[in-house]
Amino acid sequence: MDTPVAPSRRITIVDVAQHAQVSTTAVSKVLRNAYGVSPKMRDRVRQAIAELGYRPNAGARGMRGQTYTIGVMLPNIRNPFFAEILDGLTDHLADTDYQVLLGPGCNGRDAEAKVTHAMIDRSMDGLILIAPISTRAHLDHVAATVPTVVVGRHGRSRAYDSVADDDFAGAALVVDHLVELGHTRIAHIEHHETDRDCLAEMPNAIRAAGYQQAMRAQGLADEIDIASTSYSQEGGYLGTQQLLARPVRPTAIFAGADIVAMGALDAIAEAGLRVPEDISVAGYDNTTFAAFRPISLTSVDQAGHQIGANAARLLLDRIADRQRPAAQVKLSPTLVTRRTTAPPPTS
Amino acid sequence: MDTPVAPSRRITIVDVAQHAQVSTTAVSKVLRNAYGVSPKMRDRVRQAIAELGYRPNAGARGMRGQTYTIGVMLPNIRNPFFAEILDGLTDHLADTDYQVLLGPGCNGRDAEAKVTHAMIDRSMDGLILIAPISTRAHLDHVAATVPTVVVGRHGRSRAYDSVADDDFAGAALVVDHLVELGHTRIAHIEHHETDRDCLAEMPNAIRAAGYQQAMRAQGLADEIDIASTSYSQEGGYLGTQQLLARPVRPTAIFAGADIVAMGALDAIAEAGLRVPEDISVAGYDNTTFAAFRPISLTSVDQAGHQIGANAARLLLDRIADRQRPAAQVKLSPTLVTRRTTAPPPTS
DNA sequence: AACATCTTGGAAAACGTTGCCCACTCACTC
DNA sequence: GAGTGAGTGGGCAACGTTTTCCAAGATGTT
Repeated sequence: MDTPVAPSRRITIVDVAQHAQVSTTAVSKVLRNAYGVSPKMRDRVRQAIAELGYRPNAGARGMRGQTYTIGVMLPNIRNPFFAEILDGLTDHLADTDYQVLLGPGCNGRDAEAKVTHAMIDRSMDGLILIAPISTRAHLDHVAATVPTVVVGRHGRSRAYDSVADDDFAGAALVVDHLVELGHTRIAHIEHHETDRDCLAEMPNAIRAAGYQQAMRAQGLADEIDIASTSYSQEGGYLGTQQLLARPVRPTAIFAGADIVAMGALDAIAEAGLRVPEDISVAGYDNTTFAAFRPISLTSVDQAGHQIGANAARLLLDRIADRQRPAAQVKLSPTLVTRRTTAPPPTS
Repeated sequence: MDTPVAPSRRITIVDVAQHAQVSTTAVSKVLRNAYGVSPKMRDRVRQAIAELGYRPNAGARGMRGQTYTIGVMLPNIRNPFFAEILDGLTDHLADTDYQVLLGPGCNGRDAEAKVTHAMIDRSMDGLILIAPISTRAHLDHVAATVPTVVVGRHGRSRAYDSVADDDFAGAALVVDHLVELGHTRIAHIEHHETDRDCLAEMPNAIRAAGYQQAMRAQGLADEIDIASTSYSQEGGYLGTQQLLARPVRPTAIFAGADIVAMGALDAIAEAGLRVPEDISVAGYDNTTFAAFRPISLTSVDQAGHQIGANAARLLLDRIADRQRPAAQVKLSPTLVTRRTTAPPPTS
């Protein structure tokens, strides 16, 4: 499969040209499927490439043309939902010449800026930014430099395409499900975003807004009860402690993310209550562990695979035509009901 | 923070040289902290760089020197254990000029070859391969081309450094723990590796061997019972079904990986048995979800963070000196006991 | 005072690829 | 038979760095 010993000098396009008795220009054209190559020439060059095991140097290509590299920025590699998106991405890009490279865990704006810059420095042909928390100014700047698709963040931009799930509708799915089971005291744990700049664009804010709107639509405006912590296990734990300390305890908790629900389950167990007999819990993201039998968490499933596929498609389109007007794709979530939600206690 | 509108042309080293009234050579020297630059010159160039917001083009750098990029290949982005390693890596590399880029989910040898080649094509300065399943020949070939560290795979190579956890000892930790609780009928679910080429180097094989050795050491050679499936939820489910169908049921199951334990819990629940009252279950990897309260899985913790940090250190050393003899680092796992293991039923 | 050595800075040639442009060969058309 | 246009192939100059020299001045050594 591979030559046993690595050649001391890497094969270049010049070697291929010599071996095939043609110009480097011709080889380059074949490599890029460019216009102006006869079938005979193409075959000859292809054979020389195969015989020598030639592989183009991406850095050198990038200096004049493309690097055939797409950078993906993930905020948190631990969230399996992002893996889902990534699968959609890579599946869609598998048949192309593009190679996907991931920027590692970017928590915070500085880290995001570092990674986006690093990708631009490496002449990547396109960027996919998943749930970025950077300022709009930074995103617009990035998108002005390189074709960019932003995933999981609401708000339109003229500079970049975006793909997002309808978090507003997703929140309503949870509220409606709980109401249908008979709940009225439905509380929500949100991620408290301090930055007002991009507040309105973040999924957590949309989920909280969707929760409130859905409660009002159900005639439960007075029951709206939000604990503001963070999308983390600890945030869920603390938020739930707050909610359980209310004079009138909620009978259901809608956690803004599955990991938050994990913290909620902790706090509920510590308080000596049972799920779902005493209190129902729902999450968001339908992460892998939500399906594990001991957890069996009711959760909102975002079509991660489709999100990724759409992002890839938009990015390829934009690489092909940078002037194309920006597109926004919004996908619909679905509710997966499991064993953490049930009718409220009758008492 | 950033210029609001992206400049039409990117700032190059020539711009910096002109602005600072020096040669491009001088700028290059400052960039690389190379020898032969007076403090005055350095300050002047640094200021010009800051004023213009210059960032070096990595592709161009790579053509002559380094790209300051380290590629990490992860087999499966969903396994939180790998995220742990990654954290150790990035923490250790945070203070350096190197940027980490991840190759996305590589399942299978072809995918691994594709990613490693892509990284080499991009002139990366070093590679970290996590739990690769490629042939030794391929690994040696890669390592001959670019500094490489292999993580989570046993077996020495002269071509690359390696970091691994002592899976043999980890398996013994589980067996000894279960024996201490009073178990004797301790079964194991392993990942069945068909490829004999790298069989002996893979962690799953070492764990299975460690299990057998520990059982013998405990005088339980006759109780050795292995279900050969795969390291997946389904593998755990099927393997457990096999084990539960035995004439004499095991009282404890040692799953070779946490995800396998999840499948085991499924099958056990379906069989109407309780954990840990009727049967104990232990996993391996101490993944994030193992700690979630409803799961509370006893598991073997590999010091992922330290593994990553060691890999980064070895790689930097090797980049600095490619002739250095290859090193092997072996770390010790620890057992985290939770609520899925308990004394066997007294009946 | 002559010579060797170190320090500092720059000119120019790589590195491997692509884009631009030109030249040549064939049909085909008027 | 000259002109036209499409189809092919190649020469050469980028692209943005680093590296390898070399020169000039400063400093030290006999």
